[in-house]
Amino acid sequence: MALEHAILVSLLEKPGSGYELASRFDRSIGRFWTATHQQIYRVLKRMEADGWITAEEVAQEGRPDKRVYSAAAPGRDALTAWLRAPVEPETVRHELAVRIRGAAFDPAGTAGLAAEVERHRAAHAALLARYLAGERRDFPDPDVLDAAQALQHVVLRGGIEYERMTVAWLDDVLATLRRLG
Amino acid sequence: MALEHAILVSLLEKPGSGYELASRFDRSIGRFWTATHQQIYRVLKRMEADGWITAEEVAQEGRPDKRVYSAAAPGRDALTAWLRAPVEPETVRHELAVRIRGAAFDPAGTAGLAAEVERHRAAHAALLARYLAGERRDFPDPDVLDAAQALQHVVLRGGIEYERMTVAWLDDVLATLRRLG
DNA sequence: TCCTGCTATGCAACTCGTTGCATAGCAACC
DNA sequence: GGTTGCTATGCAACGAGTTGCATAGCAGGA
Repeated sequence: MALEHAILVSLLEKPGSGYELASRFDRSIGRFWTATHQQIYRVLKRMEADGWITAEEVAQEGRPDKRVYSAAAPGRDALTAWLRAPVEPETVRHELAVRIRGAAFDPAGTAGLAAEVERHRAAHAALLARYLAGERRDFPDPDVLDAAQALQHVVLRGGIEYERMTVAWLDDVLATLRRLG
Repeated sequence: MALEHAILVSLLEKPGSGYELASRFDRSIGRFWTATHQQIYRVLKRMEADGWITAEEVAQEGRPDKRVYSAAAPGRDALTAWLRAPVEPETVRHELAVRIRGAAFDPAGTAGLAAEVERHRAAHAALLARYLAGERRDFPDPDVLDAAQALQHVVLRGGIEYERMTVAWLDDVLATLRRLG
């Protein structure tokens, strides 16, 4: 139920079309919330019908026209109300953990699982490197940030620490698998 | 798409009824995969129809009868196939991160958000304490574990490190909010 | 020239997950 | 005696999320 609110935050940071929002969700916002373009277009329609956002048709040359959305007052109010309501507990779903515990029932597949874990480790290490590069680029001087930037930075630091921890844990998993195999 | 497989892992570790599975999902398995009893009952039916698991009616005294499920050969095969297939990338959804970034657009609500973050911090610290207690109880001597136990332990260590990291990050968030407010 | 890929939006069908409700007997507490 | 809570299973309805497909023009490479 938070996709609407993630979109509102993104549109308040900067107006954009459905397509642009989808690519933002593949980048920065995707760090903590994923969405496909189909979901985004559907929700944008509902939000426009509810008066949360307004759309403006923008003609373009050499590429299709687009509809640029901006957050409207009712949307801002809805976001504020949501921000102030208590948060539901998060549901964690870690598929790799299911697989690791399942490996006990497929000893012959341990080597394959280790290769999988290694692939994940590489992906998380690459993401960590991207986050760190983004941090150097966007926050070169962390002491002179305005409120919005300081909050973006602390969320990014969360992503960095998550990836760091995950890489270390996957190393632990690999060592454990090696001891068993 | 992994609820079936999480259930298979759990039934291979120990047969059980839908109700028992639901409480396991509230405990150990819930660390990395959540499910409600309605979901579990529905999936159990489908799995039984597909021949992945078998059921046995068990009469009880002083409480309702139950259906105890066990993993069958086709289910084990399905699990093995799933374990050996490549893993899809995980989708992360961190609602609190959306809220933190949204706080830039509701300065008056910063104090309320800080209280929320503090509540989350307490919940994660409590979970960390529970994990550590469980580790001391279930793995007092980590050097003499069989394969299944070693894998359960490394998954638990992942949970512990995740909670540790989260508590530290929430402290960082609180410090950032205090600097702004 | 054909194929791939990017911008840009959308429908239809399906599966997954959540919420509310229902039944039913027993035990414990106030 | 009434309320709450636990074991045990389930239906129905809804909302969220995924997958496959479709359109359409332009740019760039093999």
